[in-house]
Amino acid sequence: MMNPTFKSLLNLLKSKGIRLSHHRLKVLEYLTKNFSHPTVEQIYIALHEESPTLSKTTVYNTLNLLVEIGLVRVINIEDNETRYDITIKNHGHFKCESCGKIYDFGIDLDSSPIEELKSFKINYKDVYFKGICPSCLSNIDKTKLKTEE
Amino acid sequence: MMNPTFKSLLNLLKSKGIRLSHHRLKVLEYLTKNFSHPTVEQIYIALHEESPTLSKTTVYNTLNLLVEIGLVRVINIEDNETRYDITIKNHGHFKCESCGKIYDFGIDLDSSPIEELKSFKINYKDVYFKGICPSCLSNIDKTKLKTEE
DNA sequence: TTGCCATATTGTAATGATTACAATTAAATT
DNA sequence: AATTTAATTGTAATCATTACAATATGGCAA
Repeated sequence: MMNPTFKSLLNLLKSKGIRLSHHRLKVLEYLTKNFSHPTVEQIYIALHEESPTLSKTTVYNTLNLLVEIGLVRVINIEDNETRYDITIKNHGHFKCESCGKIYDFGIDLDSSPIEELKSFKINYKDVYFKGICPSCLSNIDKTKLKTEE
Repeated sequence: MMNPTFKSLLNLLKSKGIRLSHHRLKVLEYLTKNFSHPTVEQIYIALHEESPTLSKTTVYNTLNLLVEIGLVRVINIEDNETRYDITIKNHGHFKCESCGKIYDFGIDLDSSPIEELKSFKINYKDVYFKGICPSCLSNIDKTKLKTEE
């Protein structure tokens, strides 16, 4: 039931000389199966059930490692809520201010480079939007029809 | 020596029924004069010198208030480092991974709306880039010429 | 397969940013 | 100037994250 990208991820880890420990594989596997931009807490709770010896520190350590080698990106769209995302392709993040869910959307920031930054070395790009998602919009509209200008 | 936008900000506060207290004015004035995307700590330290009775809680309260009414935006480009920005115009943020400085750059996300999000209500947009700024680049290049792929 | 060594993991304690809250003070209106 | 309402203060609580030393484990060599 392995995600096709999972193997290639393992190879990348090996090539970097990173030990494929049980917990690391679990965290990585979780990220390849859950595109829900989970928090450390969510990952920890989910994996702790099947691997009761897993500590939260290890989740932090593993995620930090994966971010360092570029396999995982950090989503800091909101305070006190660091989220993680294994997707690599060009996309932005929309956070619903009502239900809290984070949606991916495609956006290409590379096609028209920013003139102002031509002498900057850009290693990382992200786009964050906030607002109300369609599902919450339909709920709100039916009751109040209030606009939050 | 008042910044031209300062008065209009005050009017906006009044129109919202927000009391123009001494500390609030100080924080607002600081933000209109310092476009350096300061942290709470930086604002507190700077203002505490001239207003020793200012508490850090008040800085937090004031900033949260200004964010709520839309006068200030939060920059969460990095963990543990919430920054504040009074600029309203369309722009993104570049953070130098070497010196830590945050640069503004112009970017227009409104001219080509994201098709995927047409049924979303978008209240807020931001673009975060990370990398190395020209000043740090020239320092690094002279010594190592190493590329961080 | 077994043993060894380097590294990963654990768990607790420390840190640091942010918030809660009750007492005090100040702003604005009469 | 008095009054009322809201802002401010300062301490303590909370929460996410990290530091660190002790322990356990992965992967290589024999």
